[in-house]
Amino acid sequence: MRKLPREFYGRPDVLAVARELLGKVLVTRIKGVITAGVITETEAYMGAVDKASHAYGGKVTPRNRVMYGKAGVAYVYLCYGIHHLFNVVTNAEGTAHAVLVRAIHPVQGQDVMMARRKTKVLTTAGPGTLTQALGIRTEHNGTDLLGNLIHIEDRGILIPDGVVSTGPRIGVDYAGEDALLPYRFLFNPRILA
DNA sequence: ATACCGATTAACT
DNA sequence: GTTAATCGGTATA
Repeated sequence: MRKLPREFYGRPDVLAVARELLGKVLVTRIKGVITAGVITETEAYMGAVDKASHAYGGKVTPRNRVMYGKAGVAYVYLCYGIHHLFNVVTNAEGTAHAVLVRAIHPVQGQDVMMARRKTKVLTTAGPGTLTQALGIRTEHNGTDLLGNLIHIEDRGILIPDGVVSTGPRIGVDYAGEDALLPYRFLFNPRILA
């Protein structure tokens, strides 16, 4: 139940942070209700030098400005007018690196997740579905993950390199050659059972 | 002020 | 495999 410290997020290697977030547990406490899931898929976004990043070229906008802030803060934004996507800001202040959480494996509050999702079977594999299950919305943009609303903790789950797959990021075809970079990390949640 | 479109999903055929 | 849903961010003027 160790909450990840600021230093975990603040490291300069966003790929290492993305890789090591696999197996960590994303926990929300929305209106006192706790829901949590093991992170099973992430993608790294390398800020100014990454054509797939909202911060490519050092661009600053009202939406992406929290990416330039301190590490360990949530960057949440609306995609396709429907989906709230959850990212963790990494690296030093002024460097807009971030890790997108694309999938979780539910471990706590599944009943609440079901109620939030309103579907027959609980799906939390997908960046828009996990945020809905955990109750994360754009209002949580800028939330400090060292606070008690949203945090990520280490419950001692080790994901060995042998079970981790990497590959190109999803949905970033517009990013030219950067769309091919192997910045996506995932493992099959079946190994948790 | 106006127009375009996306780090997606579920429900179709 | 195809597509409707849905709207804030961003660029252009």
